[in-house]
Amino acid sequence: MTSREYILHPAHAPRDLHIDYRKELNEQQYAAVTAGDGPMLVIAGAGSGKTRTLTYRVAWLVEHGVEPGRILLLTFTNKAAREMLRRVEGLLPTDISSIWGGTFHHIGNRILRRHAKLIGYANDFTILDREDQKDLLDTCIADAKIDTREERFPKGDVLAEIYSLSLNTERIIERVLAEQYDYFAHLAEPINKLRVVYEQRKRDASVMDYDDLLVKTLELFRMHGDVVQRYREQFLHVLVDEYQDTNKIQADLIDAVAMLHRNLMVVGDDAQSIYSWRGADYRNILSFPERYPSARTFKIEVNYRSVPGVLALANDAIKGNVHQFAKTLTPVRTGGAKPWLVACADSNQQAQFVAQRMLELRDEGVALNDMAVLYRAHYHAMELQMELTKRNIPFVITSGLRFFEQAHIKDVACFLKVTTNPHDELSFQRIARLLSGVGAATAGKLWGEFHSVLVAGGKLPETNRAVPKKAVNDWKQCAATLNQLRALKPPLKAADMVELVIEGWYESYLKAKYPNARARLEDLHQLASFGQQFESVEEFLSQLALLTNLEADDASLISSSEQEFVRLSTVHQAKGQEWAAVFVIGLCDGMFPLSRALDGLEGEEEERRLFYVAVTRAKDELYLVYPLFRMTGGEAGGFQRPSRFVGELQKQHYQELALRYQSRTW
DNA sequence: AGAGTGGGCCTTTTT
DNA sequence: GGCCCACTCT
Repeated sequence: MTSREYILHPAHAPRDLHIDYRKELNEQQYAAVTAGDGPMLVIAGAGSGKTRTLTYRVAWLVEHGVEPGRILLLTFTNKAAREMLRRVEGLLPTDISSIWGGTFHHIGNRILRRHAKLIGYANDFTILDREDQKDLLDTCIADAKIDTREERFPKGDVLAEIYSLSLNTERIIERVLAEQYDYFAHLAEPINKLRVVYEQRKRDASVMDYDDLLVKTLELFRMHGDVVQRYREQFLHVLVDEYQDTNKIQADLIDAVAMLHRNLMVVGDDAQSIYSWRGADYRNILSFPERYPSARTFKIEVNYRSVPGVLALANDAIKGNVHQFAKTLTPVRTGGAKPWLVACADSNQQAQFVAQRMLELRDEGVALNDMAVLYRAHYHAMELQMELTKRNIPFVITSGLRFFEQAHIKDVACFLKVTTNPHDELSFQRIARLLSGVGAATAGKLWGEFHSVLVAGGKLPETNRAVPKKAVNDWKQCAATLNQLRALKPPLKAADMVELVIEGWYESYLKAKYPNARARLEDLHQLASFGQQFESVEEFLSQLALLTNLEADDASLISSSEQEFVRLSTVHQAKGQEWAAVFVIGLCDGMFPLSRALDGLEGEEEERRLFYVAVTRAKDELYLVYPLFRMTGGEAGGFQRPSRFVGELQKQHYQELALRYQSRTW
């Protein structure tokens, strides 16, 4: 162990520790947690206590005199950040709220709020979510007078994807098109031109999209040596979670900020890298030892989660991959059964089997909450959903249902955005389009009519010739609300503003538009109370944009019932989770691996990693289920072959059950 | 210019 | 089963 920390902070001797690290960690975890300075790569296998290692490392640093404010902890999701900080808090009596912990985007946002002026942005910029970005790009396409009929031109959402990939992987558009969108390769020139237009539009409206939060931070760092130097000095220790999912720009940001002290600990599992399709590059983790030649590598391979049978199958499943750090998970647990491989006649029988087995498991004492069904794509679970409904088995689907992305939440947020950022054309137009008889064209006209008034801080007229007849009444109330908001004296309180919007015109709009207006209104009141914890409206709005994926069970906003549910989830969304009993369904070739995902050399390896993630979610029981015949799916229907990943498994690792000829007699 | 209606299609998703 | 797109009517 080096002693550099002690030289920096001589007041702290490692004597009065609150945590008995030796006792609470296993040998491998202990080595990583208590390692000294310098770059470190921690390869943490599934279920090996990765989060534990990271949280104890943070605690260890703090206990050894590192000021919390000098620690930077980067994660991919808000959930992971919150979880980790909460756990560190529980370990120590120290106040650790000054730790810089959060997602890459959060940290970028935090830095840019301070220095945006240096790169030609106001500090009160607003953040576009994916939908806003798509809308703005659609507007750009329309304004550029591109004939989208003559020739197929990518829509806003596709363009967003292309630009995003280009930025996040630091490849030029031409290369992204060639490698991933070859059918648009001939459109490189207009796509590049449009990107410039889009950039300018964002600047004019003083808005940033998600990618900007990373790109502009890096740009700031590259252009302003004094700024980056300040953060380099500040962050004595940088820790990164899920490093296998970083993309190029994130890796660059990490490198930029960790360059001075070089106390960089990256934690991840290359075998669980499943996001390459959105720019993640697992080579970041594979090449870490070369990029940081002095880096030490720690492997954590003791698995606490699964019974040996499940683990043996998992180890076998990933063997087919060439590009990986070799590792073998060793079980702590004993006993348990071998996984089952279940052949069903078709998807209906597959659904019946899963439902039936779930009921049996419940009778055996397994809680519904401790069971999950995993699949490659949501539509693979259609029959299952019907079957569960038929049998009254309660289930929840982990899906894109996101609280803050619902229309009514975003509508109300736009009122606040326009108030704090009068340049925000997009938010203004969204409000305008809520008025009956106003579509994209009229909304643009109204912006032209009113934006100078907004920017000048004047009062919006309640009547104007540009307002169509149908919208006259709506506009009157809407403008009144906006004027009221704009007349508020600082300090602005987000909660009050939200209530004001509801009281104004929005409530009547909601009631007319949605059958479930009552529930949505309830959401809005909860949004208001959520806003109370924020000091400023800007901060509140940033959180809204960045917290899109608030999980139902940790959102205080969403009323949670005590009822138990079986969980249905894609494998992607199951990452990091565990259940006593796991069913992986649709395991036939073409569905899993999904044939569409197989183009490209690396496609199959990523699908195999996905399979590995799926099987390593199981604690006690694992069922690999596949239909032999598929009715749905057009030309992909018909007789199916079992997944190649199943075929690769040694038979000794599973027991077989064939249901095909004996329907309903298991 | 908007709103309403029927046909084809469907990977995965965080910020 | 549901969403998006294109087409048609007002």
